[in-house]
Amino acid sequence: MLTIVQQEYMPLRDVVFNTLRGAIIKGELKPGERLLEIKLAEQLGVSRTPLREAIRKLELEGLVVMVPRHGATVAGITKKHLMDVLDIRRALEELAIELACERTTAVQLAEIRSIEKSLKDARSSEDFFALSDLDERFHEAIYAATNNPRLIQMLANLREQMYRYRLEYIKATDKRQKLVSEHNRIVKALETKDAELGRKAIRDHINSQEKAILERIE
Amino acid sequence: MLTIVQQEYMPLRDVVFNTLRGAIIKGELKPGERLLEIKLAEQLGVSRTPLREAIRKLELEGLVVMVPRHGATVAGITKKHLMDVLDIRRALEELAIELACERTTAVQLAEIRSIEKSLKDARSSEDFFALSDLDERFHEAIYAATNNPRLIQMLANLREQMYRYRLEYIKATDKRQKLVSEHNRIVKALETKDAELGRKAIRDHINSQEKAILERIE
DNA sequence: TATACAGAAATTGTATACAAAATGCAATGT
DNA sequence: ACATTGCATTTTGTATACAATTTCTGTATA
Repeated sequence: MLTIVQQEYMPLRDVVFNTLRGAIIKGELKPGERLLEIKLAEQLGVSRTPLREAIRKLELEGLVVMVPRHGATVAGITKKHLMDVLDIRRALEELAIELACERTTAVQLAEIRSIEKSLKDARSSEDFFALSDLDERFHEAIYAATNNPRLIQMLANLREQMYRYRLEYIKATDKRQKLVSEHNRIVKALETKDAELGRKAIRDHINSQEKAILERIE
Repeated sequence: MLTIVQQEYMPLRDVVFNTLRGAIIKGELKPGERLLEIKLAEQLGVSRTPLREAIRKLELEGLVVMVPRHGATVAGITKKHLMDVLDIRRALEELAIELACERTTAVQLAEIRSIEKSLKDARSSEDFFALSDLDERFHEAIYAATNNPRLIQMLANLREQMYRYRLEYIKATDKRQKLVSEHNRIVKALETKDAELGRKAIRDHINSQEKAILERIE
C-alpha cells in the first residue's frame, strides 16, 4: 500500500508568513511601517492568531522588530545592516563552496551546469524576473550540494534579505557579462574540486554585488 | 529629569520560550519527545496562545520540528547534525575573530582580558557551572566586539545548541590547561590585531571541542 | 489471527472574547 | 500659551471556545 504524501495543506500561519515576508522584501510594506494586527488580519481575511504566529517567525528572521506592548514594525535597512549581513553571507558562501567542492555529486554538477548554461543563453534577455529566478536557482543548486540543511536554510534566508537589491543588480545590463563569467569560475572550481579557487570566485562574486548595492544606495 | 528604563517586563511567550529552550538544552525534554500544547500549558500555568508562539520561535531556531496537524517534537541531535552546525560555527567564529581584530576597543579588550584572567584563575575549580559561565562570557565578549548584531545573535544561538556537550567538555579536567592556552592565543591575536592568527586560534579551539564532543558521543 | 472499519478521544488549527497597557487628545489649571 | 492631568481609544497580551483533523481503540469479520 502506498501512502500519498500530500503537501497541499499549509497552515494559515505559514501562508501569512510567506505573504508578509514577500510584501516586506518587495517593499510593499516599507521599513518603519507598523504591523497592526487587527488591520492586517482583516486585510488578509484571517484572525489574529495565525497572524501573530507569523509575526513571531518574521521577528526571528530579522525582518520585523518587536517592541513589547507596542507591536511590530518592519525592520529598517541601513547601510550598516546590509554590510553586516554581507559579511555573514561571504563567510557562509565560502563555506558552502568549500563543502560543495568536496561533496557535489555528478547529478548535482550536471544540474548546476545546466542552470549556468540557461543563464548564459539568457544573458541578453530583458525578462528580469526570469533572470533573477535562474540566478537564484543556480546558487540554491550549489547550496543543495553542501548536504548541510542548516546551512542551506541560513543562506537562503540571507539571500532573501537582499532580494530587492539583487533584482536591481541583474537589471544592470553592463554587468551581465561579468556575472556570467563569475558563475563560470564557480562551476570550474566545482568541476576541479578546487576549494581555494571556489572561495576566491564566490568572494569576488559577492564583492561585485556589494559594490552594485552600494552604488544603488546613495 | 531621569528616565528609568525598566526592563523587568517580559511577555509570557518569551518566558515560555526561554524555559522550553533551557529544558531542551539541558536534556529535560528529550529528542523525539512530543510537545503537547495543553499538557505543557498546564504544567507552565499559561494558556496555549503564548505557548504556541514560543514553539514557533523554537521551530525557527531548529530546536523543535513541526509536523502540520501532528504537533511539535524536540529535534533529534544526530552526529551529522552536530557536524553540520560545527561547520557553520567554524566559519562564523573565524569571521567574528577577524572583525574583532579590526574593531575591538580598548575597553572591550580590557573586559576580555579580565574574563580570561578569571577563567585562568578558576581553572582548577570544580564548579562547572561557574566555569561554563565564564567561558560563555569570554566568547560573548568577543562576539560583542564584532559590532555586528546579526552575527552576535547567530553565534549565540549556534553555541547554545551544543551547550550540553560544552559542559561535558569543561568537566574534562585534563583538557583545562589546553582550553586556557587556547584562550590566551585568541587574546594575543586580538592584542596584536593579527586576524590570521586569530582565525587559526579559534579554529583550533573549535576543533578541540569537536574532538571532545565526538569522544562523548559514542 | 489478522485486517478493516467505525466511532470515540485527543490534538492541533482558528476565531473570538476579555484584560492590561500604551497612546492620543481634550479639558483644565497656571 | 504651555504644561499637566485624566479619560477615551487603540493596541497588544492572554485566555478560552469552537472546528477540523488525526490517532487510537475496540469490535466485527474473513
